[in-house]
Amino acid sequence: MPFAEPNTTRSASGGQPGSRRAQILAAAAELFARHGFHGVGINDIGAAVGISGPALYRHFRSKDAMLGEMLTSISEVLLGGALERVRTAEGPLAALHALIGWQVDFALDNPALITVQERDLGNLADSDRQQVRALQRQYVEVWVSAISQVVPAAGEPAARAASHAVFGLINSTPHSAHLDRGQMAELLHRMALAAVRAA
Amino acid sequence: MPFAEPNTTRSASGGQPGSRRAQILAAAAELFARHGFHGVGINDIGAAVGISGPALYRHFRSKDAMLGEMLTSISEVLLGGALERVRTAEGPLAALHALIGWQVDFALDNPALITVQERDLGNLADSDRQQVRALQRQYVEVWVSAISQVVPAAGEPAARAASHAVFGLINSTPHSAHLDRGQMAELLHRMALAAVRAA
DNA sequence: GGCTGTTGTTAGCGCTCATTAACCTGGTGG
DNA sequence: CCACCAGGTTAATGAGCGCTAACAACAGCC
Repeated sequence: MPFAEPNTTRSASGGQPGSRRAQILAAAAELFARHGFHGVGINDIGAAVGISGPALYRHFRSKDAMLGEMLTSISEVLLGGALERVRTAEGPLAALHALIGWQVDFALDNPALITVQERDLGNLADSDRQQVRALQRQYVEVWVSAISQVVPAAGEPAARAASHAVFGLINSTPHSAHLDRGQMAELLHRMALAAVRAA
Repeated sequence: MPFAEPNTTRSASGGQPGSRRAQILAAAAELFARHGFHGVGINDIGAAVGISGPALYRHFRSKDAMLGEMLTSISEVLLGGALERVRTAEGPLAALHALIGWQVDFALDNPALITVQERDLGNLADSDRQQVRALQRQYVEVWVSAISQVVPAAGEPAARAASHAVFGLINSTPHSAHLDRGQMAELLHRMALAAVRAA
């Protein structure tokens, strides 16, 4: 029996109420990213946080619910951050810069989540998938609007395609990462901006 | 019983010897792209080509073998095409243009294969994975060399990271495709070139 | 100090899946 | 014409999976 963290379960002294859930989701994200949703067993996830198998059902209704919560949470965070950055930016170009910086930071800090989001979206339960898709659509719209203001020459469909292309560029992070974080962020930022301007 | 093509099996009149294998691989690629390797059953693949379930074992040793052949084949085609284009290009800039065009065409013509390659590489049997990884490394080297000649200011590690980023940009095709093929190709080409130049 | 709710445990159920076995069929070459 | 074999069928097998059931331990509260 490998020792897990001393979890003082309740709202008492140490840990927040949902800390265990977060820990489980983080471990699951790592595993899903490496082997795919269907390639990871409930026992694998449990083992990764020091408990074994069915104990996870004390924290999540099902394996599908884990993926659902994981992906809706990402989508909400991404959209919220994007709206916030655009709101506080001064001018369209600054907004685009802020969006790129936000996506770059998120991708560099959460490579596993990025991988899972674009790999296992199709494995979501129907209602979760609808919700995630809706959030993603809104996120894309924020980008389309920002791009259209900086590069009005491109039509709206082109701006939409360009958004997806830039996501692909920035989200390539999990496949490379041979530079240190600072250099990587700067490189991706420059490339993304140049790509958008060429649209 | 839905009618499949009239297959004159042997090396006789109509079809080549391996036509059925190719047909199966194409169907499997489509399914793998949509649901992931572990999300597709042997019966699904069979049904997609009009035969049912275990008949596939007359053509492939195992389900893993299908994925293996699919991915090694892609990698070989990509590498071969890249070498050919670089060889016949006049000057470094022309070589880079040719590489970008090659990757763009391949991604637009084979979105399912692109998806499978970056999603299910981890589900390959060990020996197949080694082979595919080796081919991919060579492919990246071709790009690194081309980029380094056009943008010598970027170091080799940056050129490598830039390669992956450009792959991500171009391979974003399966997630968008709202423009027609010609416009999409041109847009991706422009964006990719601009991104590389900014590296 | 016993009660209770939270968070674990292990055993087992039912289902799906890849793979194999055993059998069928129709075109082709001798 | 007949034997063969490539290519197809359905049934069975064995492993692995998600999930539930039944039970244990331990914290905090009255």
